Amino acid sequence: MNKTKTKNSERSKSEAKTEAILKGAMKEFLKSGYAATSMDRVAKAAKVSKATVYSHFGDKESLFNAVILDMTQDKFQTVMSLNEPQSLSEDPQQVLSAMATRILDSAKNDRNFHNFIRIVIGESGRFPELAKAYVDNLAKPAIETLTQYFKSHPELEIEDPEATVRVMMGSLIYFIMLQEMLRGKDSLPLSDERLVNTLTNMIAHKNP
Amino acid sequence: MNKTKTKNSERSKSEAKTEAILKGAMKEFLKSGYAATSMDRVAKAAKVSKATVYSHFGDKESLFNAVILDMTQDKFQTVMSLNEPQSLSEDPQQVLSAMATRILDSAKNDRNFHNFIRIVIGESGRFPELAKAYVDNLAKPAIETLTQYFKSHPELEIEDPEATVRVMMGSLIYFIMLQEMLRGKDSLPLSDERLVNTLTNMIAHKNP
DNA sequence: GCAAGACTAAACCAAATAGTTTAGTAGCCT
DNA sequence: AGGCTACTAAACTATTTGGTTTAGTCTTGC
Repeated sequence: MNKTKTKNSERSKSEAKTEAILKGAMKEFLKSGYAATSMDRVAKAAKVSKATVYSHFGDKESLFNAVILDMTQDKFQTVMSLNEPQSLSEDPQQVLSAMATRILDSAKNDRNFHNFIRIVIGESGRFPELAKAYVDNLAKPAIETLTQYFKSHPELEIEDPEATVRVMMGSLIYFIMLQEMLRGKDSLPLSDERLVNTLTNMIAHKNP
Repeated sequence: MNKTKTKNSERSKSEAKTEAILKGAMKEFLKSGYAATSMDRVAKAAKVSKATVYSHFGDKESLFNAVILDMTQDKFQTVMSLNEPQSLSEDPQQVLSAMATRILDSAKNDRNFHNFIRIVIGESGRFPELAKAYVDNLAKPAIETLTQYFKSHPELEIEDPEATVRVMMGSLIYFIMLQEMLRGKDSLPLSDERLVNTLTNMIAHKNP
């Protein structure tokens, strides 16, 4: 009587194909952006026929939406694990500093992440729902987690945790944008350490 | 004997046309990005024949480069005037706060500026020289001017002015990106005042 | 008045595009 | 065996694209 069991996948289409299409499309969209990516190249990258692409996702725009949604869910894991304060130290300033350094290190050389940010920002005007996915599924949980940490550590004496989190995240993300994505590190050099030290000193009210 | 005087423009082509093409192309590129903008639409927006577009700028890519360069020079004025501390007060914290508020206010509703940032980030992977134009002609002068201000006000007791500027600019710019460009203000509300107050308190070492 | 140069509208071209259709293969369930 | 579904490669359509060419107009300097 049990009908939901056709050997592996739960229902129709193949699901392995769906995944292959998503990954192939992801690669192409990340490389070239929405408009400059052709469905023929997506099919080729996914090693699937073009007709299959269209049978799984109705049109280019739907596929693009699905890809972005998939990516934000992918990144969610990474981002949240980075935000979880996991330092051994009890000194909150060291915890902060370690957290910031960890975020910076992991994002600095992640070309994939850079292209993801590029596409989210670059297409956010034409695809507002994509921007919303980024905000709701990535930025918001990250901000809230960090806010929670600040709130649960009153010894940091942070007056406005929400705003402080914005300052911290903004500093780090814009730093990565400027240094790495826009290749500003050549003409505007600044070491990670100086940024992290300055930032953590500011948050922890440590005057010079 | 004087040859450089043919009534208005200094030499060939028309210069008025060049300007019209630049402005028309700017409008279209800002609206649709590089790949999704067609040269026919550019010509139409500039009220000029397509052949003229191609005679003034050799191809699409050259036109795009010229447009971006023109825009960064345009924005330079705005950005620099915003960064010039011009408050009447002597209290450096009030100067800072006024400067941050001014930057926020002017950037918040400037759709044109949002689209400019969108295109710079979105196309920075495929057009690295465009990213360089932004960094060298906009980000760098802005950062250096603000750094100079911090350095010339030792009463602020800023240990690392360069890094502090990065924190300040990063906070403000990412705030605008998140709230306005990605429309995060709906699901992640936070008032300008709280960000500015928190930021200036942090910079001026004002503990709660 | 005439040659040169900037310009225009329109036709043109070859390539690429989103999306569809066709004809056929392979597995799976009853 | 027969029917259903997922799939494939390839041809196809209609449109758009970057870029060029053509034929002709207008202005300017000499």
